[in-house]
Amino acid sequence: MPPLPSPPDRITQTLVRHGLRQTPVRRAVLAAVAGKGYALSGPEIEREIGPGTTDRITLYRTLKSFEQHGLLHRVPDDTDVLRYAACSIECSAEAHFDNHVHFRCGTCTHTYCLSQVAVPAVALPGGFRADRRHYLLSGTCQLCQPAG
Amino acid sequence: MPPLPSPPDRITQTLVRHGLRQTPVRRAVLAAVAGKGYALSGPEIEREIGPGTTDRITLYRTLKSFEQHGLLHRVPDDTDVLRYAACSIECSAEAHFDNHVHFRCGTCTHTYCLSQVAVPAVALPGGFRADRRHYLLSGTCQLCQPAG
DNA sequence: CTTTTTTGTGCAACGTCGTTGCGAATAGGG
DNA sequence: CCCTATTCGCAACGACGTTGCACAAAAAAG
Repeated sequence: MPPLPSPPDRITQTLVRHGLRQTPVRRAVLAAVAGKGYALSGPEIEREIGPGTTDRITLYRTLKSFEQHGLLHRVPDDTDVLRYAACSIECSAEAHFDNHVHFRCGTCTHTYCLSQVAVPAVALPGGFRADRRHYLLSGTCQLCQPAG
Repeated sequence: MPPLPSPPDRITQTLVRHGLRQTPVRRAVLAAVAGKGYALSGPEIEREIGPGTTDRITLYRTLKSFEQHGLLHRVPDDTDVLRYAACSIECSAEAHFDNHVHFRCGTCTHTYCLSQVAVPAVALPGGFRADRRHYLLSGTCQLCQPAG
C-alpha cells in the first residue's frame, strides 16, 4: 500500500507562498519564530533552534531573506540588537501590514506583538510622507506584574 | 580692568542643572547633540565632535551618563545602532517627558524628533502597565521628497 | 531515476559597535 | 594652592552582524 501524500504543513505552505526553497534551516527558523507572540533577536533564535542546527552566518542570511520576502518584520527597540517577529499572513515582499503595537517588558525583556491593538494615526507636518508606523511601549507585562 | 564674569551659557547651565561636572568632552557631546533636530548614533557624534576630541570609550560612557541623568534619551530604531537625542528641558534623572513622535527618513537616514507631534494614547489589554511610549514613523522627510 | 542548474550552506576571516579594568589626568571644593 | 573624588584614555576584549569563496543540497530538466 503506497503511503498517502500527507497534506503540506503550515511552514511548508508559508515557504511556498513566498517562493522560497524548503531547507532544514529555514524550517527551523520559521518554526522558532512563528509560534511566539514576541520578537526574537538573532542570538535568541540561535539558542531556540539549537546551537548545532546552523551557524550564525546562515541564520542571519535567512533572517534577511525572510524579511525581504515578507515572512518576518523587524521590531524596533531601544537596544543595539535586531529583533524579528513573524508577519501576518497577508504580508508580502512588496508590502507589510503589521500595524500592531509592540510592548517591551523591562522585567522579562520580551517584546510582545499586541496584534489586537492597532497603531493609532497621527497628523504629520506637511512634506513628511510615512509608509510604515511603529508604536513601542515599555513597562511591565501581564506576567511580570508585581503581586497585589 | 578685571574681565567681567560672563554669564553661563546654555551648555554650562544644563550640566549644572543635572549635577554633572564641566569637562571638554561633555561640553562637546552636548553641543553636538543639542542643536540637532534629529537623533545621532555614537559614531555620528564621534565624527561630529572631531575624531581627535575623545576616544570611543569616553564617548559611550558620556552618553550613558547623560541618559541616566536625563540630558539625552534613546531613540528606538530598527537598526542595530543606538541613537540619542537631546531631552526636553524638563527631563530629569527620575523621569523623561519626551512624548513626541520620531520620523526616520529612508533617504537621508536621519531620525527626526517631531517635537510638535504628540504620541497618541492607546488602550492596553489588562495587566500591561506602560511607563514609556515611542512612536516611530519611516518614510521620506520634507527635504528628501521627490520633486513634483 | 539521473543529470544539470540553481540556490543555500558552512568555513574562515573580518568590521563595527559597545564594554570592562586600571593607571594617569583633571574638575571643583577646601 | 592642594586634596580628593570623578573622569579620561589606553589596552584589551566581547557580541553582533557581514563578506568571499568552495561545497552541498534542492529544484528543474531530461
